[in-house]
Amino acid sequence: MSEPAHRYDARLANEIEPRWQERWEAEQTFRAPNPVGELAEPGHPRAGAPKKFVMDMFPYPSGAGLHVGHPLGFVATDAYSRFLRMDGFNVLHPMGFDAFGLPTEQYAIATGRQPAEITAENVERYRDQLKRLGMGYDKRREFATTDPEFFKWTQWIFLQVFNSYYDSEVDAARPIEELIAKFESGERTTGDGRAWAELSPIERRRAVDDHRLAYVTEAPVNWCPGLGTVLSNEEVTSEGRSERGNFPVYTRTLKQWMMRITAYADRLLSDLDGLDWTESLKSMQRNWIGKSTGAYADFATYAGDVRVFTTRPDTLFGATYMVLAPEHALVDPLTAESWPAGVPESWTGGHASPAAAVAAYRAEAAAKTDVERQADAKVKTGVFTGGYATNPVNGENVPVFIADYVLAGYGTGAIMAVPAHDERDFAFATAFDIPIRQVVAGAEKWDGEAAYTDNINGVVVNSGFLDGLKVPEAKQRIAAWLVEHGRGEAATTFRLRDWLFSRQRYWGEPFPIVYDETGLPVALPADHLPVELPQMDDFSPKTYEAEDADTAPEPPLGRAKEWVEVELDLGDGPKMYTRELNTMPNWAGSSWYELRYTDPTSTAALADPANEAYWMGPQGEGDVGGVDLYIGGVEHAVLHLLYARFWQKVLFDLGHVSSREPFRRLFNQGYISAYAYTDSRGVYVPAEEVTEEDGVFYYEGEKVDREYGKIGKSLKNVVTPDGVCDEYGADTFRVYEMSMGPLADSKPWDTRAIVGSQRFLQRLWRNVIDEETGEVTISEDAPGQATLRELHQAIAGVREDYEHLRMNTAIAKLITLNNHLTGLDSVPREAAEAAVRMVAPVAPHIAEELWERMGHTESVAYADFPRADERYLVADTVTYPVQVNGKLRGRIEVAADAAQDVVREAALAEENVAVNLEGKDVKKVIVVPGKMVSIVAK
RNA sequence: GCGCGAGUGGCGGAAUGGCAGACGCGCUAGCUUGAGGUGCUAGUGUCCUACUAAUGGACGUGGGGGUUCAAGUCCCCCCUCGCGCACCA
Repeated sequence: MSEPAHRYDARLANEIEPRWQERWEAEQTFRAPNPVGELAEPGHPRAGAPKKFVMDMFPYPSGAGLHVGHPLGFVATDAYSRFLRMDGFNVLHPMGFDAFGLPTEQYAIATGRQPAEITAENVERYRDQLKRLGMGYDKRREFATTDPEFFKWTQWIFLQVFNSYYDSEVDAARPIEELIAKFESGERTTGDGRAWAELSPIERRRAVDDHRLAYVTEAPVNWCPGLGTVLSNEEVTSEGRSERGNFPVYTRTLKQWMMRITAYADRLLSDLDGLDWTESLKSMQRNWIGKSTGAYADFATYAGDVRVFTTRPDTLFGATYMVLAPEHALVDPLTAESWPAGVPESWTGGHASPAAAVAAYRAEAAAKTDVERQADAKVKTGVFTGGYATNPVNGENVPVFIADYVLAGYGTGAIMAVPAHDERDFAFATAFDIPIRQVVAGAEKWDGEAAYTDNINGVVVNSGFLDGLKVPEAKQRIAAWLVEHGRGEAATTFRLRDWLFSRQRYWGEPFPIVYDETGLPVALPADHLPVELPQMDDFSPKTYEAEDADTAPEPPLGRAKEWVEVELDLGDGPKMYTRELNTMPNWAGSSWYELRYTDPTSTAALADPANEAYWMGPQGEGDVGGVDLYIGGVEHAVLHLLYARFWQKVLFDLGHVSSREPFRRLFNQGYISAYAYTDSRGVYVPAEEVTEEDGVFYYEGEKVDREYGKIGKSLKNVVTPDGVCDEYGADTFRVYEMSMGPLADSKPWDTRAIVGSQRFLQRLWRNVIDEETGEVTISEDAPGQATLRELHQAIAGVREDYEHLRMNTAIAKLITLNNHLTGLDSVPREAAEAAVRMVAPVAPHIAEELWERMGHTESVAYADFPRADERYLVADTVTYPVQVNGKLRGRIEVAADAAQDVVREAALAEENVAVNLEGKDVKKVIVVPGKMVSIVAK
């Protein structure tokens, strides 16, 4: 049988939705006015209003398009933005595309097409998908990181970084000219102590280049032959593989571009305190930065001083041996010619000479992968070098070992070992029969079974002048002693390394750098930007067997000879230069894109300062500033967020932006997963075609097993938003995703459950429109008391829920209200209009349609969000539950303003309560006004 | 191992220390329909008592203890799961 002609179903939704999408686009409904410039609009209804900047982590448009998991955060920010706009804010809600990068390049190579072409197609596809979901973006602000007008500024920022240095005296980045001036005036000495005037021009450039925030250096880097490029530390997993592609990564010493993010380690750490981020996210950043405070101490050897870093300088008297990383520079000079007399067998590893033992151990350590090294972490290995060092504090000679539990890349690559008070040293000393000497005591006598590591309440013993001090005081004392005797100093170290910034790939931003005849880098002037990629037929990087560590990167741009060799006039007449062959990493564009949204058409600056300050500036004293709400996946907890914070701080120091932090408030949305099904062979079958019967699942009549996992092609469980829109409409999709549960939680997609959201919208529609005739059926009568109470309770709750991003409970309250309205003979206009306005953030198309049919000509997007009237929030009568000894025994209904005595008497008089009080003495009656009555009786 | 987070019906999930399970899915019954589906109405934590009735009773938020008139919520101990870090000196 046919449905009523005007029922809200998929057909009608798909008629309504595109119509409103076109109108929003034609009228630019969601344009947000800027204070100044091209996007200023003094007559706009929100011009000059308080602002909110709400954005998502922009997507990387892949060829596969969006699945239903992707838009979860997008829908949430969109609903939140629409709510704020209706509540009177000027809301900046933009979207863009992160489009440079490996996946597109790899796909281009595989298909023999140009990355630019593929990027354009993918962006187009994403744009359409997002439009179909009814996103209220300010389309004038949309961009892709691959647009020349955008990456021109990415390159410009690179130049800012290149043309500055970190002045530790003011703890900020300063223009490189200031450093040069200090060299010239002699206020600062150059590296080797010679006067500036004595240096040759090339030496001067080298001296300056050493201090730049972007610099070229020869250093151990992560080389990934399988990808044909080097990677940053952040892009390598703890298993030592590439985050993208999961290829092995090897350490090789290569000449690469780095960014001096370590100069900002302390500020990146301390500014976390001012951010409204989750604790887990902050702790991931803290972990990555990895600050430790302690001291350096120098141990004298016949091969020179060995400097160690320790967080427990108070235990210096307990150091009974030293360990160097196998790669440490002093290992060779320290290695003795022959074993000293009486060396235990375990120390020599069975080798005839220290040199043989060291060589064998090094080979063994080098052959181990990181995974093996971790798996072996509990078993300590190492060998004695035959050498000794002198403990600076007591003159004792201690043996020097090499062991792979000491890492070359952290601290100084050498440690003093205090087995009594460090678990690792304890394990090593136990395995190698090294003396263990207690120098810190607790309240109870130490049993010597495990290291005693209390570093707060412990008291120092067996340590000469430190005896009797508590650990914190002892640390200070020993640091002072080390300085006084020239044997060390207090120190802070970080785990964070500088950011490896160059990639040997094609599809990325070219560096705005050329090299002159000296081979030293020269920055291009800003008016040479953007530097665009050359058109290349073969742009594939040279990749290797994934396991082939003895290979070296070869940037594909090196083959674009005509582009590489270029004649330029950079101020001293036309000269030949060669361009930098590397490109920037994927993270470059996303490290500053939020700034560009504030003023996307600006040509004079990355954003006009007035616009940047309006949208992102600090809101009052002590505020770090930044985007008001940023939503995205937790997988960017370190990489993207660390880099973006770093660039923001550089730009802040140089006066280009007004806030210290890019994202004041950040929220990680959960993931949507879906069920997947495997047949008897363990092969995935299309999830859509699986049927269920009594908890058993079938595909083509065969029983299949259910599992739960990420949505993706490989599990054959992809559900696309387009498909859901076809079958239910975008509003239903949005309502369903928002009602699934708290935004931060991960949850399972359940296609069957979508009908609940559809039914809700259908009833809302039916409360306003006659399904048979299509006529508006609302009445002009004033709502009754009961309806007013329901309505205003809903308003109060929904408003608060939206404010706190609790879309799921907001929708539940809207459903409750709607179900109440469904029970009325006809729905009063006042209630219908309020309901429609409250639904508008989550289901904007149906809201616009109903709003218009109820007689409004202006978009509901700028209608006032309802405010609750307090009068209707207080009821005339209140139902009190009555407890006797903690158990619910009855209910009483009394006037809302009844005195406590009255409530008390009514409670005691209640029939079932009285039954339960028989034979007992009432000891106490507690009346919680408006809540409940609790009777204690014996 | 360390750190963070979470355990509530068949399922997703609600509950400023104050009526546990809002809202939705599913399920059951009825109405609509030629049937199915859609739509609508009612019911739905588990168990007990029974001629009948509910405005009756017992139990119930991973487990054990505690604070309180009152605990999913606060405190202590334990278990399970997820995430992050992991020889960082």
